[in-house]
Amino acid sequence: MIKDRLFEAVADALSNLGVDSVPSGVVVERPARREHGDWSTNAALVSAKAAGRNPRELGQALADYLTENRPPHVEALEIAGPGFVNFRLAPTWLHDVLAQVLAEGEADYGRINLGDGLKINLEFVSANPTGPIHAGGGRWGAYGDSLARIMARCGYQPHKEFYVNDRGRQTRLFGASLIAAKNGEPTPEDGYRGAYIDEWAAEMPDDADPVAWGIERSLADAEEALAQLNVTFDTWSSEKAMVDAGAEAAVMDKLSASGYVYEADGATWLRTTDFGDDKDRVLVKSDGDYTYLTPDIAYHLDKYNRGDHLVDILGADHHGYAPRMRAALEALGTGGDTYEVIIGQNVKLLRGGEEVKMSKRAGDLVEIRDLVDEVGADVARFAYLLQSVDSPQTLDLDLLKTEASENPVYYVQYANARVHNIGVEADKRGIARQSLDSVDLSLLVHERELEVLRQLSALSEVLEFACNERAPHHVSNWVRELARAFHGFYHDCPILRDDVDEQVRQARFWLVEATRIGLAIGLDLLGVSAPESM
RNA sequence: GCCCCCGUAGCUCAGCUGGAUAGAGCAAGUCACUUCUAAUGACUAGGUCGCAGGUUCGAAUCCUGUCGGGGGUGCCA
Repeated sequence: MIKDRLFEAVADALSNLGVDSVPSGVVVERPARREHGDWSTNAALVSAKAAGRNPRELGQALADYLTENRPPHVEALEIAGPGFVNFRLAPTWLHDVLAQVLAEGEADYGRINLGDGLKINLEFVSANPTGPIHAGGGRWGAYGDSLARIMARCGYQPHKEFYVNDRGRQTRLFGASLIAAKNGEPTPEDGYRGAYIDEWAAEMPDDADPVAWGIERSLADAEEALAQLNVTFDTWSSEKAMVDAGAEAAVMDKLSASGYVYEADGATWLRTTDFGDDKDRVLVKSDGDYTYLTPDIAYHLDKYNRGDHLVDILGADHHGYAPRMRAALEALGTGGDTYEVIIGQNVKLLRGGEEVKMSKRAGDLVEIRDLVDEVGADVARFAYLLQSVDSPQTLDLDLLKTEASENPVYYVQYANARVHNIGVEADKRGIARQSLDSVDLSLLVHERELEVLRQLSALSEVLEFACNERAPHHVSNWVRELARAFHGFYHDCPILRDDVDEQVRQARFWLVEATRIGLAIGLDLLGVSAPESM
């Protein structure tokens, strides 16, 4: 990649100027403003102190050296601002990018090897199987699934997992609520209400075990609703199956052996405060039952059988959970850097300008299914992935629905539709496309053409950042930028018109094909479809 | 009380591992279809980056304090 070549050249220049080891903060990056060139480096600013020189003076020396020993494609160098060295490149560097996109294609372009095959276990959604998944849970579904896709393209082996809490008090309450509804009796105290309880109770056979049947019904509903959003899991892990196999006693043995377990007030505690938790946690209640924490610890140990590195994606309402699980894993001699918790902020839904309060037990919720039915899977998924999970998200249902034509996802999909229409129209007019080796890509010099290529050139950097930062929204933004560049190109650079030079037309065909590849990759990472016509 | 997240344009949000003149979409205004889909493009307007200090050659970005919003703080899960 050009960026690496430039970095090597900068490092070489620095060593020739007496800076032996390149300081860690030195980077080659794309300037925020195009006027500042194609690439720039802060090398002079960062190295100035160590070199005992003034940044601008060092920058000038750097620019002079690099002008003498010019890296490939570099046309001009200049020093600017406090001491940035800016590189201006010939368009040929972008023609190389185009050739690379076309050679590597949808399967491989932008692929990088950050992970080296490291197995990452991603757990997300994991909503209790006591009812439909609400629209808030859809955010974790879209996020976790896209993060897995991004990780896979960055050389990791992600494994997507849904933990099913199919035993315990909540499931019993849920079963009792179903049977009560079926028999026309009042909902038990702390039970579940809502239209879905009545509907499901009506479906339930007379001889069914309400708890088991209800869990099955919930899971089938969750799987189907998530699949509508294009979210799937590799493993659905049953807490009940794990506990039935004796996981609680087994993990208690390990915890006891760790030396961090003690008895107090008739209960058995884990000294999680030794690992930064703000209070110790109960493992076995004074009535002899295990708390939820004990099987959860067992489950996390089990996940290490399917991953070298664990990621839990939790809503902000569960953020207090992270320190105790981290502490428990460390007490067992694991966890540490291999246990990662991502806290996502919650989703708020607006309808008619009013916030829709969501509570599963009160039966007052907007299901994922409702959201998908109302606005469509692509709109919903793209909306979820448009912003950072660190930010609370407000989804205005009316806006997503009634202003659908203004929705960003259509902007991107429309670009893809235009791409395909060019092919369709070319066929209609009998305009043949020539093979790549007989086409001169260097004819692509229009600013609009170069801008498309610049966007394409950024994919692997965007992917690396999105993966390391666990931030799929950077991919959403990239795909919008690519679509924007393409729309601009489409507007200003005709292809099929009679007055277009045949050689230029052929080069443009390949630029369109590269755009198709870029859009396909980006939309696939987001789990959004790429329609060929709209 | 303590802990976590957020506060950037009228609205929804990027930017936050310190860098050059703080960006995008929507909404508002102007312009461009005899042309490969105008679900598009070009342009205008819109900002004390909540507030106050501090560190730095340089702060939306880091630190401290403070105000506002959300979430958490069970021998519930």
